[in-house]
Amino acid sequence: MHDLMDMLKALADEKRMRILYALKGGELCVCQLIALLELAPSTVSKHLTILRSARLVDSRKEGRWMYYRLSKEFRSPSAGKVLAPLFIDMEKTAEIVADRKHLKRICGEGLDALCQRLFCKP
Amino acid sequence: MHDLMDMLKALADEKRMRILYALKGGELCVCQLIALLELAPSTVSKHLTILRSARLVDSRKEGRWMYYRLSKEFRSPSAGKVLAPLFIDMEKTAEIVADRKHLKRICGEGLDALCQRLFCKP
DNA sequence: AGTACATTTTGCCACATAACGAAATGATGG
DNA sequence: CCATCATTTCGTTATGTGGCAAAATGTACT
Repeated sequence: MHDLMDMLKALADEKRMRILYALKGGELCVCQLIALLELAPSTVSKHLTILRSARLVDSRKEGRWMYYRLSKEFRSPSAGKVLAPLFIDMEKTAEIVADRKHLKRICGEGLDALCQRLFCKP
Repeated sequence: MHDLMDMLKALADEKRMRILYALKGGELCVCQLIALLELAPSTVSKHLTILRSARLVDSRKEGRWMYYRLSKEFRSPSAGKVLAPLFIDMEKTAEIVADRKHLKRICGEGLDALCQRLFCKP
């Protein structure tokens, strides 16, 4: 029950649900998620830690960047069955429609350019 | 998105998930849920209010007692699809196994006897 | 080796929430 | 109409959580 509650608590936050939905389209770098959510890097990192300890996402380090993706092997075998209908509900919402558009712009930009813009170097 | 988050926040509490699972077997009176969870009446009532405003349960008043049941028409059409795999995960957990046994005893007892026992009248 | 820099950890603050007891509510039955 | 009694609402308290800034970490590139 404890593991299940960890998953449900991880899902009970709008920012984390938006992260999961964004990752549905494939893995993303932390800085891309920072740009998407428009939150402080430390805040996004904390959300990702919560999602990872709920076994909802996996991570991979490549060079300077850290990539996150939806976990294929969720802690519970039915987590995929839980997420699928949630994603369907989210599809139509204003927030997710805006996120999809926003993410398209973010992914068009290179990671170097994105990071320079994010961390405001003159 | 707001409605969806209301549902997910309602699910992100162990006591509320135990209530939902208990209601899977059919409607129950508030005092039966109080006996099951062993919490103060006001606490259980608050949980039920949260579940109802997330449209996960419906209620019905009959005489002195208030009955709650799982809502057939959830706010989101996919809520049933979300709950089903969660219930499967819960089946095996120690908490739910104990609850099932506990609930069987509670339902064996009449409502009048249960309430007398609960509210400790000499 | 040392610098740059993306990410994480830590410390802190504001706010949400679960719990209880006490008071209010509202229906039942004398 | 009054008393009873199951349930809810209110007020309070302790704990949990999301947010940021600043410091720590660790990797890559001179």
